[in-house]
Amino acid sequence: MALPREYEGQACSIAKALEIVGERWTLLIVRDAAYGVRRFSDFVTHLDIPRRVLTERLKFLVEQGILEKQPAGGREEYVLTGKGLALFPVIRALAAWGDEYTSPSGQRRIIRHVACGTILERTGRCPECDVYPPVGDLESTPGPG
Amino acid sequence: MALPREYEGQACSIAKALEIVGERWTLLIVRDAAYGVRRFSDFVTHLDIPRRVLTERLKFLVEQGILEKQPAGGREEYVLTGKGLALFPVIRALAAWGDEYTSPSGQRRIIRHVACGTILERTGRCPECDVYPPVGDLESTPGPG
DNA sequence: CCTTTTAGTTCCTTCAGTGAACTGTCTCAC
DNA sequence: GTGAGACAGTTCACTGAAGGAACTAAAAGG
Repeated sequence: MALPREYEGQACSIAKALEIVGERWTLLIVRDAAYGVRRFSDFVTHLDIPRRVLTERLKFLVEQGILEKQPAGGREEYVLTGKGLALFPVIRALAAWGDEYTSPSGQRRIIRHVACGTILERTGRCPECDVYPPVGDLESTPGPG
Repeated sequence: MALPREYEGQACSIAKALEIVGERWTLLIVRDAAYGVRRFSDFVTHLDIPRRVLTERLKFLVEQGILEKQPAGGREEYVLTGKGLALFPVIRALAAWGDEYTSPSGQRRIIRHVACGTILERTGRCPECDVYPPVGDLESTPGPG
């Protein structure tokens, strides 16, 4: 990348979003963070990502306000901010598409609305409550795929 | 990439989806295709993408069944398949996030449901008709951002 | 203290992206 | 027909990012 991370630089929110989360590994780091991974070494083992790349990505995500470094019992941990949590619909849309078109046996993970226990639609809506629950109200379990 | 396009290779639909559409430029090509761009040279000028990379991506997307090469008045054109159109929620989610967090002045593009003229929610729902209209029923105009 | 874990660095190699120039093919006016 | 452009790629030399393994510094824990 001669112009790192820049696609067109101008008036497109999709391009702008991709400049920030479009790099290799980035969305997988956010996904792991959304599922509770917080420490450097855990990201390394879960993702099997080169440590050098992880260092870069974490640094960048912190700079962008998607992750936050929080002191946690001595060592620091990486925690998603609101801006980071707001990426969950993107991840859910990718998962839905991946389920639909790359998995031979249906959804790989089932996401429930904790409040009512109902399985969400692929769009993220809870058909029982007719709302789009925030990430904190969701529970994810392995599906048939 | 020693193992090209492979993240973990296993049981994660997000990783699987990203193996296919997670590479640089790919989602922007799909976005352009969704907005009607069909010819090689048009992608080049719209995206300012290196021709070599565009060739690779188009070839890969056709292999994956996301784009289709269609003869159109002599020359061939690249058209989204159903699998490709199904990526629109991903693009919409990215755009929504980009609008929210990278644009100083609100939504950059406004998407309407052609049938009723109503502006869609950021989730893609038409509040008037209470449906998630397919891409073909949408109309996109520049917003304030 | 001394050992182990954790969080990064450093180094080297390989591969992918970039940009410009080049080639072959199709189209259309004349 | 045929010559001028447009169009769709290909080729090439260069740069920068990713990958993998070994190394280092600091903190945790006994």
